[in-house]
Amino acid sequence: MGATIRDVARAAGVSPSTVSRALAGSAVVSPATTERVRRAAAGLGYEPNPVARGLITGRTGNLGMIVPDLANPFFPGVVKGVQARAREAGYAVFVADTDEDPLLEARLARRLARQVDALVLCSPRLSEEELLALAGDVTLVLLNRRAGAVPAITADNAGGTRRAIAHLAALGHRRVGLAAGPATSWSNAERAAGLRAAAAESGVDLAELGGYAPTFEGGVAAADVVLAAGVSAVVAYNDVMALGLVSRFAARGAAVPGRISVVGCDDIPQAVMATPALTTIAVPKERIGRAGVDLVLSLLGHPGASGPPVRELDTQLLVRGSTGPAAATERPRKRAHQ
Amino acid sequence: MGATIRDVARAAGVSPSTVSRALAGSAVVSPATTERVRRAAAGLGYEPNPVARGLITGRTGNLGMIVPDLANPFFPGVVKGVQARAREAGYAVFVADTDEDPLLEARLARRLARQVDALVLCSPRLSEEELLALAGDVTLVLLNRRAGAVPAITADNAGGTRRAIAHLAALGHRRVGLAAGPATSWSNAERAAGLRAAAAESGVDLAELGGYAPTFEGGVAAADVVLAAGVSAVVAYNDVMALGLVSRFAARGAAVPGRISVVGCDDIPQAVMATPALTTIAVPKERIGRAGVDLVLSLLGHPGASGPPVRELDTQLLVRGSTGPAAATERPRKRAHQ
DNA sequence: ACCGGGATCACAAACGATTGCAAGCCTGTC
DNA sequence: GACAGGCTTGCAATCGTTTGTGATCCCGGT
Repeated sequence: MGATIRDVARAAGVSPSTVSRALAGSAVVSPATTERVRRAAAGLGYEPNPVARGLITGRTGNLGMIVPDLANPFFPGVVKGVQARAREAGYAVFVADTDEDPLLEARLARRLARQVDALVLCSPRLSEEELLALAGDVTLVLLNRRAGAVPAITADNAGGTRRAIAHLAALGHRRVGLAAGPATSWSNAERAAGLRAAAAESGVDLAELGGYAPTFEGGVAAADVVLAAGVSAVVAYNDVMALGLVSRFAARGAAVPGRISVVGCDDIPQAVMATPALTTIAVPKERIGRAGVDLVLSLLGHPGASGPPVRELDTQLLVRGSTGPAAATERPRKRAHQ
Repeated sequence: MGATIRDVARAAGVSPSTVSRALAGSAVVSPATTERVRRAAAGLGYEPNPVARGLITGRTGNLGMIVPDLANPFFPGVVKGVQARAREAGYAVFVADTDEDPLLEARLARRLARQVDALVLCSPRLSEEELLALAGDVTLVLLNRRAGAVPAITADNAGGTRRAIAHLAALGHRRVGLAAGPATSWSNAERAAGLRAAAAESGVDLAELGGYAPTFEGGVAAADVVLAAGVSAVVAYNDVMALGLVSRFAARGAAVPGRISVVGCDDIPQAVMATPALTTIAVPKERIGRAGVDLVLSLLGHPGASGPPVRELDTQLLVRGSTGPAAATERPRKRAHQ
């Protein structure tokens, strides 16, 4: 189909090697020849075949990215950050979705590994051992996950949850629930731990409920359990679940934030669109993506790109309409343990 | 890093070509040798390098998919359909997002073209000429778009809009607005045309407003213009815009559906989560994706896969809470033209 | 004993690019 | 006028795999 380097060479009256050098901008080829080659290449619409080039150079110029679920609005945010930064650096990004399936994640990772220069795994559901094994075979960067010494970008979940608890405590909440996400999620464990620590510090009673699917339906499913747990506020594993909680609360006639306050996590676009707007622990999605690519670049030995192998980005508590003062009549009915 | 075919050949005491044939299951190599090669390959953890193989066979075993905006909840639905069907057929899918930029779309398409066996373009923003040119260079399937004889899967926009208008007319609406999407969008043109035709048939007055960005903000921006257009109902280019409309209507004190009815398009997950739940023209997102891959497979000459080069899938009107009877006091104030 | 022929396998040429090395030309200086 | 040396350019090997073609071996038939 497309023109090959030989066609260009013939058209320009030079050898293929000269074409290669001219197009690569090598200084050893004369300006006149370079121009002639450029013109010939443009005339034929020639573009170097990336797979042929990749075969000899060992680099493909593209990055692989794997996410658990593109339908979860959190991930497109990260993807966009990755794509934007990668584009700036001349890399193309191949995204794959695993439907939250660890097995599929492993297969996709191995499949992608040979076709990309590096792999960016966002919130991987894989076990730590598998992650470490994978890191041995391919340049790997983790997003929202730590595993041994594998380069990673994470968000300050501990700080975020601490601020959320402080916010709720200041509003008079003495007992708050946690609608936890999937057990295989590292972020979930992090957030739960942060919440536990912060609650203990602030003298707040924490009821851990879960783990639910990190979806709207998961939030809906959690809502009734939350209402029965005798809490005046609930922190959801993520915004999508929080939205599910709010929806079910409305159906049950439990006013938000009158009867119960809701705090989400991530700050997805829908959080501010909802009514009431969702108070949430904002995670810098795009920045995580960009930082991940920066890390990849430094790992790949790019000039001008370097930094620590693991970075933690700040989170932010965005106080919006879904949190308010604890109802005066509210008092714990029973203690829930897990 | 990984073992090459030569390593396996040496280990098995045969030539590389025999290894290739043995692993491919060719009948010309003896069962004994095949077994020996198999064992050697397994021992070395050998896996054929896909890029080297791709160089000579011309097939890579992966599909490229390009979407305008992954953050628009419509697209992940289609992506999931594509990935699911592709996976069944043994193909991997590389997804790229163009941020609604036609220029970027063209560049990404050309970049991907050489690394995949076929390209699936979802709602491409490219001009028809560029699309046709691209179709000449690579196996191409269009989703939500027609361009000449390029194989394509679309939804029955005309039928959907007709049902929407019939629904609104039955509710007593005599004048409805259209909050149009981007002018570069083929679906937008299709839906506008369908709406025009259906409105004319039903004796409904149509006010075409637009084109807005197909985003929540676009819907918000359209809302005030819609309210000023003297309509009792509005059909939005898509659900995301419809959500923006509803949000701004609420802020302006215009009750939905009391003062104004809203119809969306696509049936994204958020449509049913919103309050009121969104009446919408449901587009079968996953099915479009799957059908697109089926088309690719038949184009690639896969056995057992074939069908017409263009297919139109059914749409469905989902009546939910955002549409209701026209207010009795409502009457046109002025006619808007475009 | 010789030969035809099927069954196996090895050799080598691709695929399209990059890159070390050698060869060519030109110019300047002795 | 010859030679040294710098600047350009071409040759050929290479990346890891597939695949057409030819070589080898062995067996049975005549």
